Amino acid sequence: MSPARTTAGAPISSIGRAIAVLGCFNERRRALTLSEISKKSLLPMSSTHRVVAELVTGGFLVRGSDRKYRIGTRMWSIGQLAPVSDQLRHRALPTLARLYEETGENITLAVLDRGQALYVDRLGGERSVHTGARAGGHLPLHTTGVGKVLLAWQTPAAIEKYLERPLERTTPYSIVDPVKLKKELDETRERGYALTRQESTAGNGSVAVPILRGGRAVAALGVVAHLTHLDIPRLVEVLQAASESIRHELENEH
Amino acid sequence: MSPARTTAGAPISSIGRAIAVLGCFNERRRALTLSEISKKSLLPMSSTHRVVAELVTGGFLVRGSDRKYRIGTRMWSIGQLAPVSDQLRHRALPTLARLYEETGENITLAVLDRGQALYVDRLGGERSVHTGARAGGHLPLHTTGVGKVLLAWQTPAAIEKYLERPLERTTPYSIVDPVKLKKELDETRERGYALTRQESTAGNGSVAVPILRGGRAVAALGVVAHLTHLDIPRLVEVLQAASESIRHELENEH
DNA sequence: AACGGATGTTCCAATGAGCGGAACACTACT
DNA sequence: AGTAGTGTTCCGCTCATTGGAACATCCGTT
Repeated sequence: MSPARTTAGAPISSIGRAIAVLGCFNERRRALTLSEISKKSLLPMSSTHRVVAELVTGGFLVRGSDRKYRIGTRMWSIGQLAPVSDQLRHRALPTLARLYEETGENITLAVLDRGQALYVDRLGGERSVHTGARAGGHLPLHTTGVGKVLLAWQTPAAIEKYLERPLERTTPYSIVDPVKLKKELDETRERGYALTRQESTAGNGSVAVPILRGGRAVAALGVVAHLTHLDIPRLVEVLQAASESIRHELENEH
Repeated sequence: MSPARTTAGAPISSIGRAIAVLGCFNERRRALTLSEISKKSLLPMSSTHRVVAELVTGGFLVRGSDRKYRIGTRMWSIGQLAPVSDQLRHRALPTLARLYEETGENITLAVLDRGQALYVDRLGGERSVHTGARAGGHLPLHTTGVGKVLLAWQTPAAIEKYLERPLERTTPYSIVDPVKLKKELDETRERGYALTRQESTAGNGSVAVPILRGGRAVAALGVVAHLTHLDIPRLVEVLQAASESIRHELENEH
């Protein structure tokens, strides 16, 4: 009896367990009870209880009056030091703000992270359409404007590698045929911007441009709007100006 | 010899050690070598090496080509789920953007966190003055506009408690006399907004207003500008409209 | 108010994850 | 090439950690 770590699937190391517990939280489950964390992390209740208690002490988790645990402020605060926030988001934010004011639509900034589009920030009010994107969240490359940009400016080998895996069909309009997608990426590169039409969320389309440094797309900047508002020529124009502005901010670092 | 945990000051538990390692990173030291982490966390080199390796595996730290460690994207990403970001920042952001466009000055949004002002976001371009504030960072309550607001709308007991401790003099103009500060807070409440004049950074002043819910200041919203640009009546007007807008967004949650 | 199911907390003998000093390896500078 | 600084690996030993079980609390229903 004890203390062999016998629970199948759960990490063995203490730090690995803490990371697994923190990984239980996501966009759809922001608040979790102890039992829920135990189930998701595959840790026994008492082990979960102990790990969670330490994370609460350290400020990485917080427990509300509803007895549910949420990500704590300290974790957010330290997380702000990550280069994706500290270097990119912070410098891009004034430009994102301007772009939001100019268009009144959803503004998204994303980077490539483990083969997906990681949203660095998203600016939109209640009037703006729902895009499925949130700061810190991931979406597939092939169904989103920013994702297509990030993919198009990859090396041919990286693109081939992405196309090898089955492409998720997010909506009936998602491009999941590798041949069609490859053609789409070629066109994206040729045009200098990406387009989507209901490929990620129904009714919506997007325009996105790369933020280029040294020939690479270090990030992608996009506008998501309902198709009825998608003024492509105008959005391309303002996006490219904004992209240039952000690139300039990023280069003035040293 | 080994493995007694003999290092004075270092946590004993593994998770506590991981948290201590992550706590070594701050605004002034965003990138650290292994040796630096070891020194700051008071952990022996080999222990540090092991903890850091696990955090890198879990995506909480990343190591660059300069051999230095930085906070990893995954930590940022999970951190975005914290209510301070997910509930407050995200909803306030469009209004912050508008305010930034209207004023062209530094916009700050802060909450009370462990007796300090925690900056939830900050919007400013290169033209804007340097304020010492960054998203995720803390500044004293008594020297900042948002901090004074957060303090003024505390209970009298909480205010008294804050005044008991020696008040840090950030600049020669900082108010560090408890009697003067108390008077300042009374006036702040009476006026409905806070002012600073070079109390936090030289040359700059600020105007800040509370975001009230149920009679409490759940956050504070401020503009920081050089004193020559500090148009108080106009800033108060736009800040109070923005504060109302954010409050409205927060109440439309349920 | 009572009850029961769900959720959460505490305990403890046993054990293996983790310990840190030491040896070794790598890097950068002179 | 030498040296100092930084980083990595190893290993016998120990204590932080284990999870099942007992116990406690909470909450919804009757």
